[in-house]
Amino acid sequence: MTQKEELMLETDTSTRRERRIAARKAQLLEAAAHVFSQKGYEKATTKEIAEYADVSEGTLFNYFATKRELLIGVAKAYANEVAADIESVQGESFEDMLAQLAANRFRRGRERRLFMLFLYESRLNADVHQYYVQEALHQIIDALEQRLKALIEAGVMRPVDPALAARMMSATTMGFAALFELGISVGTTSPEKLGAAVTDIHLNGLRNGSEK
Amino acid sequence: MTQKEELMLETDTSTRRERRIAARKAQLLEAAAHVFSQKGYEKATTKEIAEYADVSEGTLFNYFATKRELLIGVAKAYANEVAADIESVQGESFEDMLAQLAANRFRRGRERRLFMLFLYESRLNADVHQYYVQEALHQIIDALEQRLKALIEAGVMRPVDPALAARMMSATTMGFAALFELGISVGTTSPEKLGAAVTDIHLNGLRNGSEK
Amino acid sequence: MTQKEELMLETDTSTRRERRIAARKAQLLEAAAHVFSQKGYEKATTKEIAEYADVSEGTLFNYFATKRELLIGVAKAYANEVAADIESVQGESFEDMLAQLAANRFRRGRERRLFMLFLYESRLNADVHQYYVQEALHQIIDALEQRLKALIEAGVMRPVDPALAARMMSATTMGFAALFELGISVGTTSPEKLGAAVTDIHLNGLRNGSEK
Amino acid sequence: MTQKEELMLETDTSTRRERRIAARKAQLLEAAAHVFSQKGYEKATTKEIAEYADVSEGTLFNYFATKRELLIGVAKAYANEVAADIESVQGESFEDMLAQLAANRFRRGRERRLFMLFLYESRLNADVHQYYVQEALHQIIDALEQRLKALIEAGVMRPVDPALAARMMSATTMGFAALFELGISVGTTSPEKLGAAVTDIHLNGLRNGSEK
DNA sequence: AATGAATGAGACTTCATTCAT
DNA sequence: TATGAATGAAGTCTCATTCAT
Repeated sequence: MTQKEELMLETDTSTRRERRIAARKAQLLEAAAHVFSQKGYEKATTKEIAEYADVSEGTLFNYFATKRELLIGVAKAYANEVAADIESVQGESFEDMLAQLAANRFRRGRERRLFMLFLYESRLNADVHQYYVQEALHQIIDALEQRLKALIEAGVMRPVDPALAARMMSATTMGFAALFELGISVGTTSPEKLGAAVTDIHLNGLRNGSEK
Repeated sequence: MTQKEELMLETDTSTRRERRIAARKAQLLEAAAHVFSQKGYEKATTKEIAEYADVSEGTLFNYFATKRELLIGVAKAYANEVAADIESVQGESFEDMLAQLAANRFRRGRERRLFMLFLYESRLNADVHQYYVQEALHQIIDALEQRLKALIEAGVMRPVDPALAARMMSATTMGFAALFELGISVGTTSPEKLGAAVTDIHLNGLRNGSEK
Repeated sequence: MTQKEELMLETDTSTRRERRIAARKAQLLEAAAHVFSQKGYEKATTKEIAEYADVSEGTLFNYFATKRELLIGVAKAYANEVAADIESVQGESFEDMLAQLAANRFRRGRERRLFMLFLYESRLNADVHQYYVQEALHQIIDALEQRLKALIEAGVMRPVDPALAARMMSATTMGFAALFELGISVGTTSPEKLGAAVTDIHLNGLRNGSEK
Repeated sequence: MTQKEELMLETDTSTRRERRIAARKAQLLEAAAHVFSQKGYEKATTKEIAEYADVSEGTLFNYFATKRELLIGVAKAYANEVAADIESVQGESFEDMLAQLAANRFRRGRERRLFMLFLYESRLNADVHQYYVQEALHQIIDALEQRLKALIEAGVMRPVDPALAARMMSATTMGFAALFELGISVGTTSPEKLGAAVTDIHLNGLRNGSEK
């Protein structure tokens, strides 16, 4: 065997190994997200997560040193999703951007109830705060704030405080996530229709135009 | 001592005793709310709550049979606050009603961070769900929905789904509570100004009137 | 007031006081016997005993310094009952003595289930052992043993070991107490009939006389 | 590795694991029986049982979910012993059957003082009642009753109530167990001799034959 | 690399006993 | 003397984490 072949083999093996490790981690994060979502962080047990992932508890701790690292991993994955969502709506009109971002959140919220988890744990753990608040929430808020600021300056939107309005639009979405998790239904509306309806009210208000 | 005097004494003693018990319970609920708010329900320990209330752990359990009863007590107290809030805005115009309800929530949210606590635990405990979701949240939503419905029928508001709009307005308030708890400030605005600004956007929208 | 009158008053008061104290103690022992009988010593709480006696827990501890003293008091009362029983059968024939002692035990056993309590606690507490084993059980066994020894020497009874036979007769009575407490009924027979039947077997055996 | 080898290995491992688990459970039950026997159920602590079994307290709870399950396990093991005892005397004559059953109980009673434990706890726990009363005591009583009934009908035994006589013979054995546990010795007699002596009295009575 | 039994710190809860009123 | 609230030691049980196989 030449040195080159050895190197290739090594790289090859390394890569396969890394892929296997990544797959295991993903499988465990998936299980963790599921169980955290059902029970909350504290009541979820590593035993249950391992069982759901169909591995032993020992194996779980080979991939994540602590239970908290699982939570951080779940938060990180969520932040990545959000980043992708923001990326995907960059080209849209403001109205469509709002409607799609909201629809995305609503869809994710229905799939998995993680809002309260992140809310709860962000205050207790710096890493979760980093991923959920800094790398997800603030990205959305800042993106909205900038677009809004430009539209206000252009006279398209009313001269409200763009920071406040951006936070308000995010707050509404978060509040709906909370309502979902509390089992308070908002009809059987699809995420898309709901996103559009909410955006409509944010942009045009509830008051009848004739009164303005 | 006459029979009458005995009866009075008895009643008197009873009342004093009841007052003492009520005061102790309030003191313990106050401590529980504080610690739950800081740590979350699971991470809060009865030891810590007792210490904060400056009594022994044994005393705590003389007043509340389980840790969970403390949580239920805190939720009950919150539901009572909300009921009083709703009562107090019954006579106001819709706009003032919205602004004041929101301002009240914002004020409470700043005092004590219990939103995530109730959100989290409502899914795990029927009693908390009863007090937080049924006796607080739904009261607000239903009150808003009815007022809104009437205004839509009167042509004052646009013909949107009143159920959805009522939930949306509640969601926004809840979302702000979440933002507070995450430490995402919305300026140093007072609860009243914030309530007014949010109500303004809900009613009139962001879009400039000239575009309508 | 003369010295003599003072003394009388003192004595008088003392006596009344002593009577009141004795009555209170009896009332508490009665309650303790009841609750111990239902729950066993460990599971019985001083709270429950006090409630059953219709006094406060504090009062209970004014009359008995520890929970264990209540148990000792109950054992003492039992030993006194047994001593009276033995006294009352001294003049009877051996057969009647046996039958009546057994009947007395059966009657007491039905009234109150204390056998297992004494059995259990005699091993753990020297005072209970003193009253139950030394002052009750052994008195009966010794009385039986002596009568039996005389009857054997007189040729009325077979030449068995009188110590063993006396213990056996006591054992049978105790075993029936155990069966009562386990809810294993022995028909609806009266204590007297049961005592007579057991004594008959002890004296005459099960085997048919014609076989002897 | 062939599929067959894999299967064998699996079975092999499974079996070894099951054996290890069974051994641990037996070891813990042994420790529990010892400590319960010394202290009684309530005063026995899981800490002490674990220490006696030479494992940590956590390990104990890996094998028995609650302290009470340990008690149930001990009762179950006892019921099994009794069932084996009954089985082993089926072929004997009535006299030998009685003598051997009694001797077995006496032997077990000397080894371990569990009588009062079962007596005490049978009233408080349905499972213990099931194993001790239904599956042990009643089995013995019923076996005795039937044999006795047949012998009475055959004229070998006197026409006494067989239910009462069977209970009486069981009661005597139980009473001796109680005497053992109270430290009331019955001489240094061997279990066998004691069983024979007791049976002799039960069958032939104390009264001298010449008197009949 | 995978397993899962063992660990032990720490949680909630109970209850005999004390003591101020 | 009677009361019952306060105490805190001690018990059962949970579960994240370690480690020998």
